[in-house]
Amino acid sequence: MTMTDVDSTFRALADPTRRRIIQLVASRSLSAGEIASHFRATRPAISQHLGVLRSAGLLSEQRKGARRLYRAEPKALAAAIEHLQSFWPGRLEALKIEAERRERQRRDQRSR
Amino acid sequence: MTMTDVDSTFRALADPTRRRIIQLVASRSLSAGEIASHFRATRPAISQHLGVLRSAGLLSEQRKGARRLYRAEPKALAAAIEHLQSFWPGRLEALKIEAERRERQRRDQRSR
DNA sequence: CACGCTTGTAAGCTTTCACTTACGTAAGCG
DNA sequence: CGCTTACGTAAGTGAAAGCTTACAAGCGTG
Repeated sequence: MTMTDVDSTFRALADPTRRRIIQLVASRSLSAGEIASHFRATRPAISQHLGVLRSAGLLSEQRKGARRLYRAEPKALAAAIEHLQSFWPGRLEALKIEAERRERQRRDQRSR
Repeated sequence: MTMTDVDSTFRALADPTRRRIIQLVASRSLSAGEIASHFRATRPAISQHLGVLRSAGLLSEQRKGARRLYRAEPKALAAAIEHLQSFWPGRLEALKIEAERRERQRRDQRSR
């Protein structure tokens, strides 16, 4: 069975630890050790997660001396999002907009 | 270990067969047997997939006599999308809009 | 160059996943 | 009421995932 990009992406996103890793390095790049320090799991375990995320294109790696800095790659995630949105052409957009409207409404009501 | 909604949703989306099932019943509801006929796997296998999708909230079930009609539940998927988008506040939206712009540009160029 | 960091990789183990066959159950029909 | 149709569920199996400990490799510094 072949292994498409979409497939590896969704498989990578299936693990909660990996999703948290993406969040960690979304706005700033961190070294493997710094990332690992945020979790209970051992460092090798995190290193394997980093490998999965990287080969799925969700993380970019930049070597800086002895360490490797990881940073999230938004394009891969955007691709996954678009893939999900393509399931219902148009309808999901509408749902999201409505949800935002409700959110705004609730917020306004609270701050009144 | 607890099992959050987000977790079950992403785990359900990890399987390619399940993603295809969602696409199948996105715009129309189908019976379990009709869904199964689209796949090589045996009917019980598909039935199990339907169970996973349903307990993740991605599918709704409506009993119609002896059969059960399944239909995709956009709200659950929209929640997953929003969760992904929350990783990079704002930035993913920008990426998507730019991708659409490029797409439009490419299409216009082709039809010239 | 030897030693200390920082990190990935190998090997092995346990759990989970997706699948199959066999069976149970409920609804329609003659 | 038997019988077929349309399903889900149980039990078992092979593969894959995720974790751990042990080890190897690269870089920087004294």
